[in-house]
Amino acid sequence: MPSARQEPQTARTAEHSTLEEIERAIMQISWLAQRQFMQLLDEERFRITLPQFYTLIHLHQVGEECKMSDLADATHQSAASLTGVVDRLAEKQLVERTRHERDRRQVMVVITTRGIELISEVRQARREQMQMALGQLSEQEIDTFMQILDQVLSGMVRVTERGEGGRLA
Amino acid sequence: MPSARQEPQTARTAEHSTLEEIERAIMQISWLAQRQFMQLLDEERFRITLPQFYTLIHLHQVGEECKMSDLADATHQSAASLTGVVDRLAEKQLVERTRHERDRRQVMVVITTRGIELISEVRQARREQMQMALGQLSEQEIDTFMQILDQVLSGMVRVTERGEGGRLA
DNA sequence: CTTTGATATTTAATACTGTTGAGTATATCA
DNA sequence: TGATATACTCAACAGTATTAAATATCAAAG
Repeated sequence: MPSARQEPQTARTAEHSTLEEIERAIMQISWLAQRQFMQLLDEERFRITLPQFYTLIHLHQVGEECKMSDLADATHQSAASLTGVVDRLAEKQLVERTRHERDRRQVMVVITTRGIELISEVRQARREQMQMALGQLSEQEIDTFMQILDQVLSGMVRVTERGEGGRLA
Repeated sequence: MPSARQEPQTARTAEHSTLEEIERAIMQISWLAQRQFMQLLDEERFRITLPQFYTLIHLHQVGEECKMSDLADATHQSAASLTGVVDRLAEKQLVERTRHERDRRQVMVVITTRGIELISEVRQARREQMQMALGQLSEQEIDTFMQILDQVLSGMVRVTERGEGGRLA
């Protein structure tokens, strides 16, 4: 029993249910998005899994070689899981493994040209789906949505960081 | 090379990048939400997995007994996967299996009282995280967010339905 | 009433990912 | 040198996704 049983009385009585609705909506969207994406990535032209793709994306964003442990943190996977994920990415020649020169314990990973190509192919395929999903929104709404998403995202990152601190410290 | 190389010229030039940003944001939020939720559900007091919980939620929403195949469709799992998921839910006595009386091929599933209790415990635990993630938003923004989420959700459902039609027809 | 075909679900085999705990290699510090 | 910490991998196990095949039941035709 770690938490506040009594909510702050800050005029949030009616909003309460909205908050739960949002929770539900986010859960459903996350679930659906993952399922759709999973199936897309499973097509013969890609044959990659979600953790693999997400890992690849991060390597692409970083742009340079990345330590295994940093990569695990950033993608929220355990080091043990990541070993297998990177194994399979390396088999498909989408990433390359090297050793850090000074500290030879560290394994560094970089995305290959082929990996970059795959990302852009996936993004292109995904774009159609997204246009269909967002087609009903006006430009105004899309902008608003984006801004709110950013705030939610940073809020969620805060939660994760707090949670990890509490769990792993 | 299956798709439209040339986007429609409908004044969507500047918005294009925003659409990709939204795609990225949704992907990240989905990923994070799933990870967070996964870890929450893995605590000793719950010891349940995401597909199990999502299945349970649907049974709760439906409120009455539900055919396996309908449940599989609604939760976007294959019938084969669902068999295992329901096996484990039944072991934990969170659901019960019965046979349809008239058509004895059909297996019906219902959520138990214990299952309902578990859902409300999870929701309570989850609420804290959500409040933290959404804490920065004003009530106005929360309402707007909710409305947009609804539209996005229905858009995504459309995509899924089209996709399934194309794949399974 | 039984054969045939469709439907509903389960099973089996395989791959991937998640968890935990132990193992290996390398670095660092005394 | 030896003890300890760090970075990663490995091994064992559970859960889920996929596919194809197996089982059980129904429904309809002869």
